[in-house]
Amino acid sequence: MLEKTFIPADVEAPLYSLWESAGAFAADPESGKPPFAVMIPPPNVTGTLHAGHALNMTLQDVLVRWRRMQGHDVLWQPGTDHAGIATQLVVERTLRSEGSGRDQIGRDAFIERVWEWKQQSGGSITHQLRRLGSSLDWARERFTMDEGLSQAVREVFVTLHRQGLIYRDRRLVNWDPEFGSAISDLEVESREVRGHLWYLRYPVADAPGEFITVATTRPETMLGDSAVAVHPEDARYAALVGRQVVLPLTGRRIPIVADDYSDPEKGTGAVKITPAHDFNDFEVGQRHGLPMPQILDTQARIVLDDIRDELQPVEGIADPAFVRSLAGQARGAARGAIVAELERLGLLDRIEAHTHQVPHAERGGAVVEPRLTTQWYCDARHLAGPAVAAVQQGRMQFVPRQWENTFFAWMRDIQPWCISRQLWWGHRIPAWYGPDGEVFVAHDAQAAQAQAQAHYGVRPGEPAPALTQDPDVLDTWFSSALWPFSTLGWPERSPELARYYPTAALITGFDIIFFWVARMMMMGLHFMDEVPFRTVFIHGLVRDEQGRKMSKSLGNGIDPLEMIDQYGADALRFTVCAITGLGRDARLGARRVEESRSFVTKLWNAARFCEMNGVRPDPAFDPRSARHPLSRWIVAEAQHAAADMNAALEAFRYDEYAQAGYRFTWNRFCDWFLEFAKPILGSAEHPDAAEVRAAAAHVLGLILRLLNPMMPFVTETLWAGLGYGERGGLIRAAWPVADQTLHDDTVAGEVDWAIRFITEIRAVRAEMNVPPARMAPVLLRDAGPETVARAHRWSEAIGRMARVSEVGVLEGVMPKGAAQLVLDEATLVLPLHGLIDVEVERSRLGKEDARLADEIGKAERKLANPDFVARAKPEVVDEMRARLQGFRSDRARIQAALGRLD
RNA sequence: GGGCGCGUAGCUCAGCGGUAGAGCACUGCCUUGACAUGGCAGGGGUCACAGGUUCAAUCCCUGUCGCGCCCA
Repeated sequence: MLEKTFIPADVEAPLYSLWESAGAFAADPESGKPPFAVMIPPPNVTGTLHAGHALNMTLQDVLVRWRRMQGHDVLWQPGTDHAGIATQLVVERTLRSEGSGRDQIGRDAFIERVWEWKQQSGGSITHQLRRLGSSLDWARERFTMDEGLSQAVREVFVTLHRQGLIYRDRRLVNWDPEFGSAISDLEVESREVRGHLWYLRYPVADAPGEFITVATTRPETMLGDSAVAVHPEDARYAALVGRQVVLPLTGRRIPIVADDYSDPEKGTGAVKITPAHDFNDFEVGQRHGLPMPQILDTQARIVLDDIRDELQPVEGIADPAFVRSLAGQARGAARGAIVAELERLGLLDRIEAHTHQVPHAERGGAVVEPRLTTQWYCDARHLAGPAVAAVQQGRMQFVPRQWENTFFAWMRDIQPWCISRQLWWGHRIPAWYGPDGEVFVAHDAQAAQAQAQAHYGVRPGEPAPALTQDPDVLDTWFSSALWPFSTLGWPERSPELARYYPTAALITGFDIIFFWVARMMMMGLHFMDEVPFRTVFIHGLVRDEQGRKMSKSLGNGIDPLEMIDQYGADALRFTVCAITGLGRDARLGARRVEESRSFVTKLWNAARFCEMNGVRPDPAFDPRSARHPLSRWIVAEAQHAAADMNAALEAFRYDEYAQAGYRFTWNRFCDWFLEFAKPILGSAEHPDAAEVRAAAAHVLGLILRLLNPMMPFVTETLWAGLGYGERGGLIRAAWPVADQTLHDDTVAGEVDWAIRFITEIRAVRAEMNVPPARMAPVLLRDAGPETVARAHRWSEAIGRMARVSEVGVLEGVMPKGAAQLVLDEATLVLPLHGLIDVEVERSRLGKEDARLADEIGKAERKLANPDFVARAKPEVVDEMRARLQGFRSDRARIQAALGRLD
């Protein structure tokens, strides 16, 4: 017997273990089934499950469970990524709390500590994914720092280097002074900051009393200025181009150059150029061959190495002692000191309030400092070409399609990808340097050594050249980019690789189209010669109930685990599906999840009702040979639902899938079928009882299977509880294939008629305020023989569900004080003398009459339009004629009913 | 500045050439033996605005206004 209430917490964990231990999640490359692979977007190993994961993972799980039931050999690849910066920070924090630090313990010990941390507390998210019900193939779990995946990383690095697609370059990079590392331009976000515009007077060299005023948002960088730029067509400064200014404080002479970059409209039209600390200035510097002195160190403190030798005392303009005093100061403090000194010297023209965009590190939030450094770069432009072509040719498809524009736009304008990071945790760059700085890129130290010996012409017996490995590691996304094939064993030509690559689908959020999707496309096409996935489904962001982004600072985040504890995983999963339409963000709130729980409860209670009424799965039941109209009807309705739900999933319309399941279960199966069937199901000797019970069981079984991908726990529990199959076996059951031939117009028409009959009578009674306890007869007037026959066939249901004492045919005179309603050709008369107010009834019928008159008018006007009749599709014209006729006859009956009122 | 998306019932959203829908909320009635986490019924919409195309526009096109996101 099923419990009175479904308690998710009691079944979820045991069921999950059962599935897992039975191998239900395991891919089976040996099976003859068609493969269907989905790669998890690997969560950070430091991460914990948030609402975004809940959405993303649920959508994947629904997809793979559905495909699995359809008979595919599903591989849903689990794993985590090593999250370089995030993980390093976690461990560094621990070290700090121990009064230690990474520099104290050294690199090797530090890495060991990270692995220890990973062993103990890393990857807790994988356990949280289990709580959600995610049917990942855990035996194949991978980590981006695994030996196999690391080998893939080295292989890719070495190969791309050999092909000239990975190289070292000295250029400006986004530098995070807090982490002391380069970061990707994708990891930088502009934030609007209310700052100032400082107007600095630079004295023109050899022209006492003459100045050029430059406006800057960053006065402290002036120590590194190597020019002043003005627009070539700016008449104000034409005479100054080619001359020099004496850079205040340093006394250095720098040129005034003409460059389009300078905007005559902005500030004074003259800008200072600091090539080593600004991306635009860097380009100006390159164009004019300017020196690029660096004046900020890795922690954004003033450093004088590049300018110390050029410091020149100039009376009233430059004092080297002052500049030397700045060494080691943080950029903020240096700014204050420099501005004060310039003011003292009378070189500060004015200060204006100014709002501008300042680059910040997405992670950590530090103000990003552009720095001139040597880093490793990947030639993304070269790799982007095939990726763009693949999407253009439809070999990979975005759903919704419009995301391909985002993809193309970024790919068209792609910049060299800085792949080195000044961290310890990550894939160490497989490059070694000889004593003279010569670079040897190889799979390992030995191979590098061999290269070095060949290069230096070392003969056997001679001492080997001392090599030092590059201290840097690779961007975490570098290894993530290989995920679709590195997890399958590449560079080994494993059977898995052959079978599951390219994968079927990738499900992810738009925020990582650049970070991840694009890079997987590039690497996949380059190394596998084929796209990594056929379809990329892009879902929206999870927002709170008010549509705000969920954030820690707002504290408006929904904790999925809390939702699961409170309402069950099925309720959360149903909610996620219901709110996932195409191309829209999803609003998630506890209220929504609570509502979904009602649906779980409804299903549970319906199943329990079935069980109590002897509904048992009957393998002998053949829906084709069902005879009773109720059986035939619900079986056919179930086929429509199955078709709709399947089509919705094919189109990634999770919302439609959820809605169709909800509608069929609640508004068809429960509200009508079970209600109609109650007396039959409750009876031991009813002649159709066996068949209707079997039909009920058949349809309930379909419901369980159709809902299983979305609500696996409750459906599995019912599946076993009601005897459909063994515990935990629903996950392997066959997905229902809709059989539209089971539809029967006659049966559908008849049940539809009964539903309308009952609904109409209910509505009139409610409107007339007839107490439910008061039963009343219904008399048919002008009814055709088939209607009379139907009324008799359905009299029991009509009586019970519409509070009708008896259904008869009106003979003789019209009863006084009766309510009337029109249903097809018949008029239903409800003699409720004394219970209804004739005037209320008159007004009710009058309103109906007016409504019909309105509809008739509209239809007549359309049909009177010769253009409509001539140009509209014939079936539309026919339909309009039929509607008009229907309205007219309904109205005639309503008017007749009005005439009978007194 | 460029691109994408969105303005439909009080709220959240579906629909997208021919009858405007759902869930929730709201109102009234109902403790009927599956379910009050329930049942029955009801009210509520110039489909942002203005033009255009069409026999016909919430739907297609153009523009305007408002909102959001991405890129610069």
